[in-house]
Amino acid sequence: MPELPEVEVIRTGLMPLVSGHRVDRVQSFRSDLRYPLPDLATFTGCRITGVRRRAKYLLFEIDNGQTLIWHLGMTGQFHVLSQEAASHPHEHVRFDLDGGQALVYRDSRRFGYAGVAKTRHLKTHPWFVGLGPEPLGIHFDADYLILCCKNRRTPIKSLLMDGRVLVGVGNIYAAESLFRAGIHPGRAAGKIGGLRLSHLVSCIQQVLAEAIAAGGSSISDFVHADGKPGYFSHAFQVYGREHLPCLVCGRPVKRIVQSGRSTFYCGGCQH
DNA sequence: AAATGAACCTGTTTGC
DNA sequence: TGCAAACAGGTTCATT
Repeated sequence: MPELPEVEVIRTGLMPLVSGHRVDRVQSFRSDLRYPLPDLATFTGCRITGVRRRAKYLLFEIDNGQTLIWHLGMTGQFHVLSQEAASHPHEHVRFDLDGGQALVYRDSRRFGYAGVAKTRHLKTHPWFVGLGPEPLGIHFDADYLILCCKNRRTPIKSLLMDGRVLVGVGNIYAAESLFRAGIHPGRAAGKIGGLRLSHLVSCIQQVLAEAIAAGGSSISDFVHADGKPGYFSHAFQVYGREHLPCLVCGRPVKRIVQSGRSTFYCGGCQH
């Protein structure tokens, strides 16, 4: 479900609700999601000291020196509810916290997954080795993207969604960023000039920052920890708008399939 | 090496 | 109206 802005919004929503709280009880209602779940019961009695993010992973810092790493897949959701709240059909894990609240994980498709690592050694965890830079961090800049694109024949959209190049950008924000930059999603990465790539870096950063500020994009099931939706989907220029007029030039938005994923773009504005 | 497709799983929307 | 097919925010693995 979530791309970087959604995960970031979830993180900031969860932070004040769970930070500093002790885990009184852990219940897992199945032994696996996408992969086998780690032994979460070991966190009983520990405190959550913070919630961070790397790429699309949520990182719960625990006071036993470990970090609980959680990926939401397509449909994963975290909620903080009263411990009295009735369980949900797709609720898989529940952490009862001191103070009467519970941190609950739901995931209808179960593409999500979780793991545990020593906080000191997080960077060497297999899920993080080889990941590209954060798009809103200082290591993602024009020089870097130009280097990544050099001699690459892959379509620029596929390159943006490759986590080894850049993390956090998924199907929605790749499409929206390329529209804003005026670049056709199918264009070979190596055939885009440096100035245009430099502009693309700015567009990616702008789109992501605006999406975070808007509270993320609620398509079908993205909601914050408090259950409220995000509003960035109202700002989509091309995503999900096949056949509708381009908001800039009026020509109908097109949809093509790249690597099995829908890509939306405007043939008039993107070259 | 690099690009595409399949797989994972369920829910919702679309089309006949 | 009913049913089946298509499609969905992600990632990994196998196959051209």
